Amino acid sequence: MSEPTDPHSDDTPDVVAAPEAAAGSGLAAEKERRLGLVEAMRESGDNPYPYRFDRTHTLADVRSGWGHLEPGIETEDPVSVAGRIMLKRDSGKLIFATIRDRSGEIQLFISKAVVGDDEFAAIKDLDLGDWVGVNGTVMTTRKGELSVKPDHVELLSKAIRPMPDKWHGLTDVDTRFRQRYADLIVNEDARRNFEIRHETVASFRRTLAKHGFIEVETPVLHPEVGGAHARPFTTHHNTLDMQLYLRIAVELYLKRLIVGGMERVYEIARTFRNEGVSTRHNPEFTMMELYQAFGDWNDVMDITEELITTAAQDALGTTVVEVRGEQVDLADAWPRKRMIDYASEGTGVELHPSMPISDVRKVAANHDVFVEDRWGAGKIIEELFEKTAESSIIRPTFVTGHPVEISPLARVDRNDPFLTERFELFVDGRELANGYSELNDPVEQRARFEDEQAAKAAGDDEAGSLDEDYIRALEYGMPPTGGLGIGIDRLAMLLAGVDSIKEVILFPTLRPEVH
RNA sequence: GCCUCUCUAGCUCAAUGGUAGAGCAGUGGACUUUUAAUCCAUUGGUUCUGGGUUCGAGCCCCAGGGGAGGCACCA
Repeated sequence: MSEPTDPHSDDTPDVVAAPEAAAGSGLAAEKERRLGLVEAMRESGDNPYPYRFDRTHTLADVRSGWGHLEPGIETEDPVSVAGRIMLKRDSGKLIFATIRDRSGEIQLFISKAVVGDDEFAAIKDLDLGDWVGVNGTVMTTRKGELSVKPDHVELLSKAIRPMPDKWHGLTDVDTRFRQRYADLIVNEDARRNFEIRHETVASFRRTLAKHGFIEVETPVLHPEVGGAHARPFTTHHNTLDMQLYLRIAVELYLKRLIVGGMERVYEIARTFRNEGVSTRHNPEFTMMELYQAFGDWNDVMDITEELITTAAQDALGTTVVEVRGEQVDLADAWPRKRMIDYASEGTGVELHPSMPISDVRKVAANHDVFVEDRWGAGKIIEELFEKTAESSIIRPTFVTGHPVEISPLARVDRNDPFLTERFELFVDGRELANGYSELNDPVEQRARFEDEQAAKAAGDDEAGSLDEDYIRALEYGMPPTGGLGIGIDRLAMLLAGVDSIKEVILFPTLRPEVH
């Protein structure tokens, strides 16, 4: 409702378009024409936006029920179907229309003799993009096309705006992401990508339930930043007058639940990181994190393989995916290899976080790896791994044994005090998952946090804060625990075979549209 | 933040610095078994925005905006 004080309400030359302005067929004229049809329906007592429709069959139901019909058969089997008009072929006293619902498409065989002159005229006025409900019988045409022959076609919702090109669809990537609704209407690939994403998440939930994991929800608004190494979004609560951060991870909350005795928990968590946008990064993304009491990193690597392989089978019907042109069977065992071994091979120098920092710096300098003064040997080795090896890991591989310095929440390797029992899963050069034997010693955890605070004081603005409540929780005793995080978006990219994270996020972060 | 590319009708795309076009969609007409239906006719433009060069700019130059890719950032 526009108020009388609305500055635009006095001069409204373009609000009520003059009939002359509706001439032609630009967008404005097209909308005007369709609105005219809406108005005409209302004047004749028909609702162009009725409240509901009784559907007896989805279009897939019709296909599975009658798909075997020979050409040229007319049944008397009644069906009520509904969908959006995607194509229309008008051939005089017959109209062929293709409608689509979520399950598929089917042709309407609309005969003037069957529906009558008045309704046939109304059907002629339907536009591509309109939603219709149809009561009719199932038949096949002479050429064998399975069709519904309507007794009655009812407009369920009038489309005022024309659909994108019926053949070429929508290719402009900007419009595809901004107007995802239009993308989904016309682009089969877009619908498929989100179906794969859905199947992946649904599969995860089934696998996790099978293993006795409980799904939980923990806060999105965090008073402290922790659980990962990233810059947060900051926000403010008015009545509490406190600064809050959108979560960068859910790790510290889920482990509190392990302390509480919940034993096996997971969360499919929208997570936020205040970082650049790229084909692999969206500021908000989804991680599945799980924690399993009495387990360690080996248990967690096993469940990682099971989750992802099962998800591929469920979403694609196969465990074989194509990565950079190579057929990769996810069901093959995934190799495990230490980060320091990758870095050593990549540089030709035997590297270990125990070696003198000056030696590691020399290797870094030889490989053009930038080094901050505050970095220790462990951090530099990680940089060397990323520089020399990361992008060449095509097949799913667990990179293991991250240095303690870069893993403040992971437990020290039982065989090497400089490394942790940690792994990251890499596929196609991308990190897909991260997990470890969880550090549960409150005294050591405090010391690790304090080291991190030192890094923060030295200028690392991605370091977390010292979470006293988390330490308090550990002081009550956390059982030995294995933890895991899987990037759902990146996994969906892998399974869908797309190169941009925006293809698997319905509404990716974009700058606001300018008009 | 930096570099490269890109932006023309609702959609998909053309247009040597010289009158902005086509297909689809739309409109009018023909057609009772079409399949992106076909056939005839036809409407539709702030060429992203603002400057500049030029007799003349969709095209060349500058600035700005959106997007994409790459780099940087990114456990």
